[in-house]
This record gives sequence, C-alpha cells and structure tokens, in this order.
Amino acid sequence: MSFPRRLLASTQYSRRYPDEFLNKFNSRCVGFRALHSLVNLNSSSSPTIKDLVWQGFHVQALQLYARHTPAVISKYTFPSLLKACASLANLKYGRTIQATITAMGLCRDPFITTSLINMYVKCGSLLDAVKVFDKLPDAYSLCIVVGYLGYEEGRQIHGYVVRNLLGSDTFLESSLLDMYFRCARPMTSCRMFQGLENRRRNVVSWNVMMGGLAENGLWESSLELYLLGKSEEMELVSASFTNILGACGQGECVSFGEQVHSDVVKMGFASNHYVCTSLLTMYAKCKFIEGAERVFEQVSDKGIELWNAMISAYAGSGSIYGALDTYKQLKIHYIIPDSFTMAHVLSCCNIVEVLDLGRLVHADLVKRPIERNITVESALLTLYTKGGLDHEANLVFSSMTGRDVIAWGSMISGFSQNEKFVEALNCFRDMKKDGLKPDSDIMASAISSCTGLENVNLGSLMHGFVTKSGLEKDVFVASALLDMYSKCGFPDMAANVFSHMPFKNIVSWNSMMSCYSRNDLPERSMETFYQFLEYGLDPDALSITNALVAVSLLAVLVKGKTLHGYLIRQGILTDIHLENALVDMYIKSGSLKYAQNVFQKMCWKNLVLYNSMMDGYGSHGECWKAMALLDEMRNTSIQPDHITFISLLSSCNHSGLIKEGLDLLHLMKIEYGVEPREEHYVTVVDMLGRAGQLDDAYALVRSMPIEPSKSIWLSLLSSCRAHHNVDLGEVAATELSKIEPSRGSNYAQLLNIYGEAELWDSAAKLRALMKEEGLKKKGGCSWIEVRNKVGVFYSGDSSCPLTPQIYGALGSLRRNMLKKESCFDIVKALLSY
DNA sequence: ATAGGGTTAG
Repeated sequence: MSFPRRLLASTQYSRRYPDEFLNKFNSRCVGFRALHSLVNLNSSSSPTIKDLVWQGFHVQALQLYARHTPAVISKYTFPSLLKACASLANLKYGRTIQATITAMGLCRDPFITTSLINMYVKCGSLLDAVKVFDKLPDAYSLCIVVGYLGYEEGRQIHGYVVRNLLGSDTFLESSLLDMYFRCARPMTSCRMFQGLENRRRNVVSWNVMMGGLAENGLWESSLELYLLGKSEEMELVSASFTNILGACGQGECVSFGEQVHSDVVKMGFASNHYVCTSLLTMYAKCKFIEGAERVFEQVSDKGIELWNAMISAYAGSGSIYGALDTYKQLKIHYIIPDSFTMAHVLSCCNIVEVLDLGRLVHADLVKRPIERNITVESALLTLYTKGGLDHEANLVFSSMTGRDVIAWGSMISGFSQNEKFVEALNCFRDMKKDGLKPDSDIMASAISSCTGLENVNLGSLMHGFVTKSGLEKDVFVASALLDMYSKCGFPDMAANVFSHMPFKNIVSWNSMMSCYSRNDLPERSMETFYQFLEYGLDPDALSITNALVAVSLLAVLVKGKTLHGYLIRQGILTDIHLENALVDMYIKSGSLKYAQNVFQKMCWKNLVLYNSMMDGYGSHGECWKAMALLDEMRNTSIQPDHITFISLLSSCNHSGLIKEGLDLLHLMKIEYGVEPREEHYVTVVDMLGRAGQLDDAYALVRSMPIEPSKSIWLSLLSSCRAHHNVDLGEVAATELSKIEPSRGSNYAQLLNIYGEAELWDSAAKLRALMKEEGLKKKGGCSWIEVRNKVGVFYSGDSSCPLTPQIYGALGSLRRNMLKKESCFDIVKALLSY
C-alpha cells in the first residue's frame, strides 16, 4: 500500500478530525469496503492494534486489546493503546492500562511515560498526568506536555525547567514560547525570546514568535520581527511565510504582503501548497480579491485547501455567487470537497436563501464520505429552519451527535423568523430542560417570539430571566425587550428598559421613537428625537422616518417642514420609506401641494406611496387627480391592491362621482384582478345612499357575492333616514337587529325615520318593543380640548350653563356654512367662551 | 518531540 505523503504528513489534521481523515484516506487509497473487511478479519494478516489506531479505528483497537491474551501484548503496543484512549477521552480505560503497565514493570520507559501524560492531559485529568510526570521529568516528554497546558501549569513547568537546568533545550524553549502565546501572554514570550542568544534562535522559535504575535493581535511587531529576522539571516521555510502572511492579512497590510510575495518567489516557494494558500488568504483578508484570484489561477495542482480558501475569499468579500460558482468549478474538476467546503457553501446558501442549492449540497454531504462536524450540521440546520422546512430541520437536529447552544439557537431563531412563535418557545423550554444556558442571541429570539404572540406575561418572565442572567445589558436583548413592550402596548415599560441600557445604538433610539408613535404618544416620540440629537449619534433615514410619522400624527406642518429642511441640509440619504413618510406627513398636515412636490420628484415609487398619494388627493377633494394616478400606475409594473381601491372609491364618495365609483367597482376585478371586499362594498353602498339612489344601493347589497355585514346595513339605514325611505329603512333595521340584537342605537335610527314620516303608530309599537327588551340608545358623546381643559358634550345635553350661547353659535355656524362664507369668526367667538 | 494551509454555525 502506498500512502499519499501529504495526507499522512498532516498529523494535526488526523488528530482533530479522525473520521474525516480516515474517509479521505479510504477514498483515495484502499476503498472503504476493503479496509472494513481487513478490520474484521481474524487471521494472521489481521491488523495490529498499532495499525487500527493509526487508521482511526480507536474503539476497534481497544476491543482487539480486550480480546487478546496478555502474552501477545508487547511494550510497543501501549503507546498506541493510550493514543486510542486519548482520542476517545476514555479516562477509565486509560487508568486500567496504566495498571497493566505498572504490573509489567514498564513504568520507567520514557516513550510509554510520554504517552501516558499525553493521554491524561487529553482526558482532562492533569493530576494524573503530573503523577506520571513526577517519575520521569525529561525535556523530551515535557515538550509534549507543555503543548497541552494552560497558563498556571505551564508556568510551573517553566519553573521546573529552569530549576533543573533543562532550559538550554531549543525544542522546549519553542514549546514554552508557544504556550505563553496560546495563553494570551505575548509579552512573556517576547521577554523570553529577547533573552535568547542569537545562536539559540532557530527557525522554529522565529516562526513561533511571528505566528504568536499575529495571533495575539500584535501584527505590527510580527512584521518588524520578519524584517529583523531577514537582516539577521534567519532561515526561511514554508512556515515562515505562512506565519508572516497571516500577520499581513490581520493588519490588512497589502503592500507588505506583496513584498513577502516577492520573497516567496525569490526563495523558490511559489509552488508550495501551504504558502500559496496563505498568500491567497492574505490577499482576501486585505480585501484585494483580484490578488487572491491571481494566486488561485497560477496554482496548477490545486489542493482542497486552496479551493476552500478561494470560496472563503469570495464569501468574505460579499460575492456569494462567486463562492457558489467556485464550488461548481470544484465539482466539475472532480475534486472531493471536505467539511470546510461544505460549511462554507452551506453558509453561502443561507445568506442568499437558496434552499434548492442547499438541498443539493446536503445530498453531496450524504453521498460522499465527508465528516459531519457540528459546524456543518449547524449550517445545515439553519438552511432548513430559515426555509421553514420543519420536518427536514427536525431530521437534522435529531441526528446530530452533540447539540450545542448554537444548534438550539438555530432551531429557535428559525421558528421565530417563520412566525412559528409557539414552536420557538417550546424549543426554548426544551433547551433549558437539556441543561443548556441560553445566550444573548437565543434570548433575543425568545423575546421576539413573545412579541409575535403579543404575550406580555411571558415576555416579562423573559425580562426577569434576562435580568437574573445578566444579559439585560446586551444591546440586542434590550432592543428585543423594548420592542416587546412597545408592540404589546406598554410604552412606559419600554422606556424603562431603554433608560437602563448602558449602550444605546441607533437601533435602540429608533425603536424608542417608533414605540411612542405606535402607542399614540407622538409628542414623546418627538422629545425622544431631540434627546437623540443631543446624545450625539447621527440620525439615519429610519430616525427621520420615525420623526415624520410622529409629526403626521400631530399634524403640525411647521415641525414637518423643519424636518424636511434638516434632512436636506444634513444630506441624509433618503430611502423609499422616508419619502413615503414625508408625503404622508404633508398630506396629514393638510399641505397637498408640498406632498405633490415631493411625490413628483421621487424616482422610485412603490404601491404604498401611490396609495397614500391617492388617499391624499381623495381627502382633499381632488378625485380626478387620484383617478389619473391610477392611469399613471398602469405605465409602471406596480399592481394596485385592495387599499388602492378603498382610497379611490372613498374619494369618489367624497366628490359624489357616482358613475365613476360604480365603474371602478366593476373594473377593479375585471381589469386589475382585485376582488372587491366588504370595505369596498360599504363605500359604494354609502355613496349610492348619500346620493339618494337607495334602490340601487339595496340591489347592490342583494347582488353582492359576500354576506352583507353590519356596516353595510348601518350605512343603508342612515341613508334611508336622510332620504326618508321608510320601507327600506325597516328592511335594514331588521337585518341589523339580526346581527346585533342588543344595540339600542340601531332601533333609534328607525324610530327617527318613523317620526319624520309621521308614522306615529309604527313608532309607538317600536318604542314599546324597545322598552320590553330593555333597549336604550346610548347618548352620543363628543369632547373638545381647549387650552388644556377638556369639555364633554352629550347629544341633547342642556346641563352646561352656556347652552343657549352654544346653540346660538351652532345655528349661525350652520347658516354661514350654507351661505359658504368663512366660519372663522364664529369659531373664534366659540373659543372665546 | 517544538511551529506551520482552508471556519467558527445561529
């Protein structure tokens, strides 16, 4: 059997991903089945324990050991066995083996001792490791141990090394340097390196220094060290370049990177796989994607790592389709993808939400022997949860070997985003049952699920939980809480959360503003806006949109104009939502002209905008202009919806354009494919009724494809009263009493009709019936706020001492309105009371 | 024996 060198050389890889290593090995060399039968054979050609461990069959290796008689076991078997225990993290079995080793008198063997230390450290029992270690402390075994240690243990070992004069070992020095870097103590490493004489700095210690500095964020020192090393003629190997290129990438130093690139060419490393991949990654990190592409093209024999680096480069630069295309190329070239490829490609599919391609990738994953680690599985899970495919998501979720917080989070946020709030919260509960601690992302999803259910009780439980676990300071969690209280109608609680936020970002400020507008507190929304400006953050389009919504609710034109000027002066980039809000503000504040100006200047118009502009024209009595907009829409690709026709029909109603209104009701279905709903019929029935065409109105009600609702009958009834139609009024009142039998006002309207027609008998009968049923019309009520005092009026109420004056003013108001004269003076007179 | 390629998923 000949093994590909590169594969066997990557011990690091085989240690981290034993299954994938084995699968690659099989697919390239022997074939899975052949190896499998090899394992199961019990003949003389059966593999030794050493073979099995080397090929990754750790369980089988231990089983083989259990089946053998002790006599077959030699001292050369134990390191392999201990390696298997280490990979499986099987401490108990490891201890059994140590007992056997002691019994066989092999505990002084340096190689076995090292294996034991290695095993105990990997199984997480440092105490056991130290006990072994006490028996044989030499530089050789220390070197291995140091690779697994944390800061405290590492420092103790360092002390031991110095005390026992083992410090001159260059291997040990390198591993200690590395240990300090790994434990985020770069300065300790630097001091140690400075203390080394020049002749004791070898290629490994230089490389450890350059890589470690970069890993600790000190990329500038790493670059300096590279220059220093070159001047001191340090040896350059492939690892030197991979380390320094990592530093260039981290600092985004593309020109330094290019210099290193030329060194690479000069020193003859231009065809080294490791170095080329590092070069590609360096260019990608420097956001110089063309440089990365050039490296990729120049390598003739591309390894999977290079492909992965290219895919990652495209994905990182936002060119998702470039990444997916590279994956396609990879398959065309018959390159076998691995778990890195799959994780990348799946996360690309998730970003652009292409479910179909994601499923194809999943199929590849099943077909090929690729390791399914937790990264790949989580990405797969996200694919299905985002796409709303619960069944598939559940299949992946239940087949996962280890479910971590991320996997649960994927399920919860997937449910929440697809508005399956109950499922999301059930999942949240199950996760806590599993003993996992939710993080801030999960809490944000759980809280927004409460928002979706408008369940403020559950939401405030979440609030309590968040406060206890100390996540309430997280800006995303706090924003979710704010949003929850806002949408459930508790603006004060939202404000409470807001005031406790240690860091407020623009999203929090915007949410607070929209909370106040949503809960009918536009003044406080505006106050918040001014505080926000003082806070020192720059408002974005959404902030201005929120302010404009508040202004529309207040209908204060001056403030609206001020905001309009502000956004022009500040050069805030407007978006369609902001411009829509601007148009809406001008309409609500009564300035049709300004609304029209903004509308005409806009280059991107959407349906919402057309609808509000049509409504604006309608409410300002410009029905024809609203109709003209409908024609204008036909030249665009925007399709009118049911709201468009509500605006148009009610504007016909306001302007008394009966024929046009009726035509529209027909056309909306035939020409625009919008099925008339109840609201549309109500408007048309109301329009016909107001114009006195009561029979037409009734005919329409009877011919409607939908069941007439209470609003329709109510509208017809009041038209009957206005036009003194007793018969139809009786019909409408009867229908209304079927729907709403206990509402007195429905009968009172008919009573009025009888009275006005002088049908006293019918009136008396109805009055008797109403008394029998105990029905009474609730008095109509209105109120007005003048100078911070609220005056309440009931219809027919004469308790106010100013009643004669009020009715007098009302009378002259009515007379003036009939004469179409200005009523300004009368309003002034009224206000002066 | 020490260092060294492509990742962090929601």
